[in-house]
Amino acid sequence: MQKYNHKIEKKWQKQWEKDGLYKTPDTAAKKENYYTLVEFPYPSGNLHIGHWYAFAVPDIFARYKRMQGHNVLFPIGFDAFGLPAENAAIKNKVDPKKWTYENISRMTEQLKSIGASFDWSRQVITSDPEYYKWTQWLFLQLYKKGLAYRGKAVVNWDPIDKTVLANEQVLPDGTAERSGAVVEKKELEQWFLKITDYAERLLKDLGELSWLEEIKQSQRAWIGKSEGALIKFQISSLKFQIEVFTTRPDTLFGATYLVLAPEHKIISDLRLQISNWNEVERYIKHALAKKDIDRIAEKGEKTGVELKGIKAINPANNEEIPIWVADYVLGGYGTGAIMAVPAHDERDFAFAKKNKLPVRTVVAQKPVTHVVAFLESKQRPGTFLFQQRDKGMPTNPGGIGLFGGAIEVGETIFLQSLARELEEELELKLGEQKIVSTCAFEANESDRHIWAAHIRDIDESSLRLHEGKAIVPLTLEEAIVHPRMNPRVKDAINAYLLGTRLFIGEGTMINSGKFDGMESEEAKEKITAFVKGKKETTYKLRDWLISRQRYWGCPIPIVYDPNGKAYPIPEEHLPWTLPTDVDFTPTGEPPLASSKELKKRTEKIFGKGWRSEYDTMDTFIDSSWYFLRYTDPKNDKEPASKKLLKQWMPVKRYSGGAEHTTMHLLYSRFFHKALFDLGIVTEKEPYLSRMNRGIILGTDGRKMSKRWGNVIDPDTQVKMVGADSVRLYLAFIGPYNTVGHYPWDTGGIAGTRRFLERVWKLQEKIAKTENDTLNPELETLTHQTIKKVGEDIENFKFNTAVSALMIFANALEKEPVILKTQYELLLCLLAPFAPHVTEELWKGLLHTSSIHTETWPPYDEKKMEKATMTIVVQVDGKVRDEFTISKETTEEEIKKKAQVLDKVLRWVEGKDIQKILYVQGKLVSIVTKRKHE
RNA sequence: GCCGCGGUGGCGGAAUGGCAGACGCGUUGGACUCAAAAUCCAAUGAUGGCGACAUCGUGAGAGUUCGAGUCUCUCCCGCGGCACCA
Repeated sequence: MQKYNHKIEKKWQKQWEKDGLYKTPDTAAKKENYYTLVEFPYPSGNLHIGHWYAFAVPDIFARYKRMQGHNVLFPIGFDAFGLPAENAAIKNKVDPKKWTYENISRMTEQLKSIGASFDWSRQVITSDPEYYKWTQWLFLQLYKKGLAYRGKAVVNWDPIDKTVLANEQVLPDGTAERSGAVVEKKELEQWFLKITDYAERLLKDLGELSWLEEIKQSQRAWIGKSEGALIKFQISSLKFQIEVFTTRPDTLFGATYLVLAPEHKIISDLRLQISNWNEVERYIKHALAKKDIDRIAEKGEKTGVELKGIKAINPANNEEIPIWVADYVLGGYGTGAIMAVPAHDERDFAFAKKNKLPVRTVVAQKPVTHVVAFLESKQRPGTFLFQQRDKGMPTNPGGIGLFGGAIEVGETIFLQSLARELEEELELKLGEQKIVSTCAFEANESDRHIWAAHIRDIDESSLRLHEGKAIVPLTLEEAIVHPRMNPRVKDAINAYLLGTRLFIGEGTMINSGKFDGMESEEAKEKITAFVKGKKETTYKLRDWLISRQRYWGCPIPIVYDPNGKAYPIPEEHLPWTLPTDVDFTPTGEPPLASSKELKKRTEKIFGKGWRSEYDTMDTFIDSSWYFLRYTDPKNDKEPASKKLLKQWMPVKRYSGGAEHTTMHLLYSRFFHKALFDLGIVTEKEPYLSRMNRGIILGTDGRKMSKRWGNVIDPDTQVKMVGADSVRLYLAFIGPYNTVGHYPWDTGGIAGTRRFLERVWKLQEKIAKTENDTLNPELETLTHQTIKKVGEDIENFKFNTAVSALMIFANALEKEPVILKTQYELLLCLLAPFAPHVTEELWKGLLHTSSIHTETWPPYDEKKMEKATMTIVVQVDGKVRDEFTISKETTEEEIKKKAQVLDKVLRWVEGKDIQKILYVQGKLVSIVTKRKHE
């Protein structure tokens, strides 16, 4: 037998390509179509190990689905437009197109070495005119539907390079990456897509998707729906009104001041009435000059200035309240003005505290009152017990500790009197026991364990221990200065003592006139109506700015007449090609403006004085529909035919990086929904399920980077151990369905190589004669393995699938002889992971067809089970022994048997058995009566 | 500051509330060898014990439970995201 040599991989890759093994037909007889997608790569130049992780591991899933009898679409392409090509063009004076397509051809070669089952004939490259023609066409459909519009937007402007910068090109200190200039803001007229029109549907339809909850959560947060009310505040003695948006109209009676964003237009209108105008103007100037960076740096420091000389009137109680301007209120959200309710909003609270503004509580928390009494122990004088009352605290079975009974108190009850009540009650119940001290505090329900938690390791002089519990007599005043007291309890006590505090939740209305006693949820609507406010829903989501002042992107198919009016370019002129005669030297104009060809072309078609749009599209548009094109990549009549879309869409499983959780996924969902409304696609949602993968780190546990010199080059690895070993290693490194960070381990990859060598050697053990006897234990394991490997692949838990294969192979190794069918089964299960070596071995067994056309072996649930079961015996929760017994044994017999085991007898001796629990087929738990104390 | 995720041996990780550490790496010992590599066999959470065995052990502290890595609460630490979103 020859030794395993991974040089066979090239041979099989060529053979598969020759046979068209992975060509995906639009339909296949008796096979259901199944579409699984991986985010397509940007052609950065070199395939790195992250690409392998992204493509080779989902390939296992695609191959598995194929063996299960599906007609699997597992396509690949390139997201080829983008900034790096343009940067290379500026830096090295190369043509972005040349740079991009050379990278594509190099990466294609490298991608083929993965041994992935891509159908290359369906490849999609977004910078091909055949592709971007349809990107433009789709844009025009959205435009005609009124979903694209022109508006003003601010960009990062580099005054030295005279160019627009991406956020990525702006360093954290606010200077430009390349030129070092201080980045400025510049307002430009740009194109937007109305994603906000779809906010509600994007939110609602998440419910139907089987995505991980955390991914859905991120999308929800990004959409950021909030329901509230618009309420108008009159400015006293003037005709002006300030409208605010609030999600808590129920707290209106607690609004003790208004805050305007520095951008708010009304401020300059009120200039003459503001007595400290100079100060205000200075503040606004300073605030508006602030960059995002400064705002982040000023974490928690909330600055602001009062507008002196004017007051607003709270429409709920007609109180005059001050008006402030502060940059913690944003101009671009809501109405740019808020009513500040410091008692019920964290930011308002912090601001009010700093500026000594009044705080008025209008929503009362349903308090849980803790009342603690300290008693001297009867049995052991000198030690203390504490009695505590609060909600839901059960009676302590261990004696005198805690006793239960919920006390719900309204905000008017005096805690001290409650404490006295408890004292009296305790005296009745406990007779002679002396109460040493009592204290009470309010806290919310979740604080109820703090008391017990915080007192464990206090200075011994201040406590005594009793039955493992420590007791600290504290008055409220002592409690708030106690070093070990939980800060939240401290706050609660503090707030109680001061009579003011912050409370964010829902509760009962107080200090709110006729609304007192109402639930805050109900009061939201009632108070809004009372002050004639308007119910309003807002979203954080903003419209999608798609204009880019760059060259290497899809041209926006728009022309302007001599008056600057915009017109869509008629379909027959698509693709509206990217000109090649452009100057990349920054001039302050977008690169396309420098093209003579584009100018000529535009004027020839539309007339003198007409000009083309010079901006190109955000590449997120290219990637918002590429998956549709895979279904029908050669179509020159439409983006993709509805027939083929119907056959393939929606994508059943989409895997990609966590960095695309919000933007890409949300944008493409929006795009797809808009196309659905236009009747271009057939499904409401593009992706049924989504998995985010983790990241491969360097051997030192840091992110791979040239800077650290810890970059693992996949080509070198493949040369050393072969693609199969690399694939298997990446599958084995950790679960693929969570965002983990996995350091590369050179020993680990040697391990997977070793495993494949052992599988290779196993062929020597195949029985030469037709001898059908099989170790029965091996049969059980066989069926377990088939089940386990299949289910794990289905759930993207490739690591445990590999582990199961190793266990199976280890078991085969222990046998002196194995059946050919056994070995073939192992090869089939391993085939999706290591396609080359399994094919070599399969063909070595004289099969004529490829192993990759085999069907996934079935398993028999009955054959998975053993005839016996192992029962673990616990005594008081600790495992003491185990025994193996026939499956037929009754519960009665098992319990009996468990009690007479030697080791069990040893632990039960001298104790009374209180009860015996039996968990079917697993364990017996014997609970003894605890010694009475 | 807010939101999300996580914390298990020397390392990557495994574990429907039921024997914590599967599988792999590493390490140690042994076999083979003149020797080394490769390969094979064995051991490998910590502590105590010659040993059978015992105790402790999943970031910390509490709670629920016959039983908690897993469920609840508080705290600490790490990672990721962010638009101070009213």
